[in-house]
Amino acid sequence: VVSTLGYALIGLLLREPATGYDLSRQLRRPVGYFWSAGHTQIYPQLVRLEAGGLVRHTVVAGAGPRETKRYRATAAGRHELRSWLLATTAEVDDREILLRAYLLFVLPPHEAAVVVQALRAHHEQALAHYRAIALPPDVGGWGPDVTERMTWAWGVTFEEGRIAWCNTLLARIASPAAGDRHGRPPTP
Amino acid sequence: VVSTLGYALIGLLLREPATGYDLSRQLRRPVGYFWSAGHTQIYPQLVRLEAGGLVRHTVVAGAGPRETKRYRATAAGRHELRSWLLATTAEVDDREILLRAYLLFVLPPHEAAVVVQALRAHHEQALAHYRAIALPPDVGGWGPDVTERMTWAWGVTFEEGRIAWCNTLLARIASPAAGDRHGRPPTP
DNA sequence: ATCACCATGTAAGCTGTTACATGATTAA
DNA sequence: TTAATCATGTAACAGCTTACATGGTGAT
Repeated sequence: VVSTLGYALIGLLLREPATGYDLSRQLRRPVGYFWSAGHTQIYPQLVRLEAGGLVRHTVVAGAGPRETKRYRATAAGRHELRSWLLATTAEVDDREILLRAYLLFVLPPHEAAVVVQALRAHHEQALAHYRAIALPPDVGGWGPDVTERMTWAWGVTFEEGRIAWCNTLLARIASPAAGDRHGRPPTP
Repeated sequence: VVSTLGYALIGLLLREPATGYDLSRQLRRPVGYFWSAGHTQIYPQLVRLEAGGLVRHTVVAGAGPRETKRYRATAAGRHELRSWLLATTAEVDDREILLRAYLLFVLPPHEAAVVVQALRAHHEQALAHYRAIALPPDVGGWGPDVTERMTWAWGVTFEEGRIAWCNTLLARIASPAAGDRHGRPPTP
């Protein structure tokens, strides 16, 4: 049984081998924007992953009172991460959704597309659910009804944004040489 | 020292007195959309809040093997919640932001506006931060760079959405009789 | 000299989830 | 009669944060 943090670590190690310290920095920035962890959580987790054969370490020269350990993910680790990404999860945390998106690169495009389509379906369902909730009409004034209505409005805005984002991602997966609509223009 | 769940409970009890069971239902729907908790967390928390004089209970007739307790927030609880909402918090969880918005009704409009302005400033700063991050150009293909770029794009979309939402909320606070732009039209 | 960065670890505490436990009333 | 809702609680565990602990190298 691997925790979400464990999958995050395997994914980062699949990008490139790293020390626990390196991972702790990445889990502050840029990964930390959606999934963060301190070194006190990472070091024991790496030990557990290694016990399960999902990562391996070699001791390298470094500056510290203890050994410097460079970790890399194993084939078993890659397989485990792939299974997790492909598993249909009914209810997932918002932060975990972003982490899964970040790690989608371990799947080939056609499998990644299936995962994103399932994600989009989930958000479309959530959006329909929010729209179906009958809120009392806004009668003006200031009170609980107003703040409740505004949090509801955020839910709608959020799900709409996620659906649009899924569509952009699907388009990017379908046409791998296409430009980037969300970032800077493609290099000519 | 009150936990975030504690403030959520005080806020709900300020809307109307409720049993722990009532609160657990509300913390699944509709509050649970952004802040959830099970009854096993709520009951001990109510005991702690009562020990701090922030809520009080009276025993009422009800169906169960134990006493049915109806809780309500005290003046001290209201004051504590007000202080929390007004406190300038550097880094707050996204879910906590929604909870704070939901509870803003305990502040008078002019104070609520100040809180939302601070929130908007926070999101504008985050958006500027994301935009300042130089991502490598999209060279096509499928790999870690693509998924990293897409999670970055989500960050931008998210912050833009939040800023727009803050503006809508501020407009609603400023003109209490205005219609609701995000929901259904105002009753004529 | 002092600070920041590299690099690892333990221990205590809080939060949150899951499982266990009890028992009445009402609807299918 | 079987399930759902009302209504409360304890205990075990997993996840995460904060504090403590160590010590070398390089920059200001």
